[in-house]
Amino acid sequence: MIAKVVLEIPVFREFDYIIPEDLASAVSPGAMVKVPFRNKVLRGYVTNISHSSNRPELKEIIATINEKPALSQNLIKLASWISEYYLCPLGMVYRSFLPPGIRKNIKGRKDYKIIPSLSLTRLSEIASEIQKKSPKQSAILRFICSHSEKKEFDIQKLSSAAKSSKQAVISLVEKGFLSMKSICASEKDSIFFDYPLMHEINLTKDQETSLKEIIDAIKANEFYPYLLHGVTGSGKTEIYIKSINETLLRSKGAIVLVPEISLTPQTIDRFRRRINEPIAVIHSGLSDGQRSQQWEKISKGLAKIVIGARSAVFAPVEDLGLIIVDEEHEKSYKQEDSPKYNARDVAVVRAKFEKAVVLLGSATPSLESYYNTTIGKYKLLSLPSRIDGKTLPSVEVIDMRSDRQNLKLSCSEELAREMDMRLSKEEQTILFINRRGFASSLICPSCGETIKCRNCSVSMTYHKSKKMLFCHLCGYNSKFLSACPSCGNPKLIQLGLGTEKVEYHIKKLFPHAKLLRMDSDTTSFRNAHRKLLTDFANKKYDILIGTQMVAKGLDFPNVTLVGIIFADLSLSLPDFRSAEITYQLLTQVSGRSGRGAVPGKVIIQTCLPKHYSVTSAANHSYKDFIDKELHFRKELRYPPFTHMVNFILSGKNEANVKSKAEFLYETALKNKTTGIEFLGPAPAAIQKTKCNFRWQILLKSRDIKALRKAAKGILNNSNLTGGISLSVDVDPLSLL
DNA sequence: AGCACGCCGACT
DNA sequence: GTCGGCGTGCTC
Repeated sequence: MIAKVVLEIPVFREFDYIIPEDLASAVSPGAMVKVPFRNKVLRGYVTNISHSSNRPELKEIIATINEKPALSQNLIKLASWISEYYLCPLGMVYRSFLPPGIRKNIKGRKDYKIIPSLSLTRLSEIASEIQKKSPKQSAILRFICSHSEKKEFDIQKLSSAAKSSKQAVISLVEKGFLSMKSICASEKDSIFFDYPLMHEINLTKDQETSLKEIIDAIKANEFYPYLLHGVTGSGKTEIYIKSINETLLRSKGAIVLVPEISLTPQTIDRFRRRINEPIAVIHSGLSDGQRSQQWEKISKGLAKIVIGARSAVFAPVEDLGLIIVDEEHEKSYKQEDSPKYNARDVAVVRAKFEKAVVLLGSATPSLESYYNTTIGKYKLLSLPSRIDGKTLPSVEVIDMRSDRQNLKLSCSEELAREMDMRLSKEEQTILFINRRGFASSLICPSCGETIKCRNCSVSMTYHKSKKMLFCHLCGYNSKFLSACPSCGNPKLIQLGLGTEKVEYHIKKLFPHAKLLRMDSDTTSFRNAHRKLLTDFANKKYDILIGTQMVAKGLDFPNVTLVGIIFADLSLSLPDFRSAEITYQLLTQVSGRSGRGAVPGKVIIQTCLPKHYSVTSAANHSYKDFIDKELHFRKELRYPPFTHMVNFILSGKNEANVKSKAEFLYETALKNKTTGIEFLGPAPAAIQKTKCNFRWQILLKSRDIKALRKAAKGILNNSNLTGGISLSVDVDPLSLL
């Protein structure tokens, strides 16, 4: 018999291998196999079994990697869908399904590790191994093993055993072997473990209505897609938790996707305290080994609940009943490298295959998701007000054109006055500026030259704290220049502001205030993120100045003022989504204000005070924003009314890149299909990154199938030579 | 992707 | 005379 196998190489083809007799029973579609390829051993995935092959000489499969097929029927279907939809070779899609540690081991080596098996037998072995180091922990492991086999947990026994070894238990919980809630028989127990249990909460009417709808859907065992639009502080998480518990009641599993940035210990704790089942958590802080361990636990059915970023959408959860995508509008759900999937959209497709409920949640839903509710693809659920009778913050828009002096000081009179008031009342302020560094470019007043990166086509940002210039694209840096390198003029003008400059201005304005700056420059040391936020929560600082990382998900009850230093930064991006991005950012940052007892205030500083993304964020009116933006997208034939495929050609030789782009465009035009717009070929918005010149071709159409067909045509003709690479992005989130 | 094969420039 | 540059093409 012959197996059709896809390999982890960027080639849209299957390869045929003979199935040796002793593997006949183990090799079936979805099986992971070791195969000889050239003079190497590669990992491959069986797609089909056949009686014959067109090729006379075939090699044999060496071995299977897991005895049982590693992937369920639904995940096999999902892989094929991703390959087809995102125009990415199937083998590469399967590769991205694996946890990173395992993904790596096969590359460049003759041999590689097989997924470590974490059976109960193995757990008992581990228990023996750690006997010397931690007898208590080992005892607990044995205890768990004996009870897992019987599929029962004696809460009383487990609780008393656990008390004797607090440390051991916490570590077992953190590794996801048991749930904290299940061992905490009483509130006393939970305090002993530093895991105060949370009481069940009195839902609002809106929450009740939404939850009832979701629970009915879960009971139906059918595919139901929902968009949960809930304003900041409206209790979306509560709905998530109750939905998960409902799913568990029906002994089904759930996946919760969250943006990496909000995958904080606080978020995870909140779920751990309320869910009576082990939870597998997958985040970038885990080592490769730990990730594999989590993965294995899921596939063995030891954890039915998974919380993780993007790639957790592929978690091998069996009997999946629910997928939650929190902050569904977040662009971090889109993978930057191939396969360039959007985990939010993959979640919906997976839910369809699994006959599960998918719940997309956001305070600022993406245009795509909202549009899908208007055409009946998703059902809309709304939470229009905050819980506990709290109000949304009042928002004041300051026209920065009226007083040019203000912008130079980062801070308008109104903002300064409000900050002063907060300082005297010992309430806290968050200032948001979406750029790091001191000045975003240096320009010569005499010859007009700007200092640019030598590898990229962008200007260098001045970082005063390091007295250096940095390229924010490739990281290239050089010493600060005071004189113009091209004409020698002794003084360069500093343009634009970032977090460092705001910090500098605020320090001058309030010399006694305790300032905390948070951007990727101040959070590079280990656990920096966590430490700084904890310090701010404990009121060690009065004012937090930061980039996007302070904009989302944070919950500080003592913050009563949020200042947005310059809202125009994201509006001026040369991208059709700039209004959407701005609206989302303004709304999310504003949502950090007034989450405690004292009502909050927000000040938005802008030179475009009448722009609809500013006014609708200020009025808390999603409807105003969405109506205007949908109208604009429709007029200009942009998503969600069309689909796009973006091709980027790049290479060191600019002329080669250009001529290849032109060649591909011409051949695409020859095979022209009606209803497809071809834009370009043109230099990409960022013409050069890391010494690579970039040209782009953009395809737009209402008809996604015709569009993919045309895109495939380009790919088949691409025949890349001469150090040129081609990237294909289906449904791009950014055209830069 | 990676790795071999192949055809042209500066070296023991 | 050969070592090695990376352009081109193939892998069951």
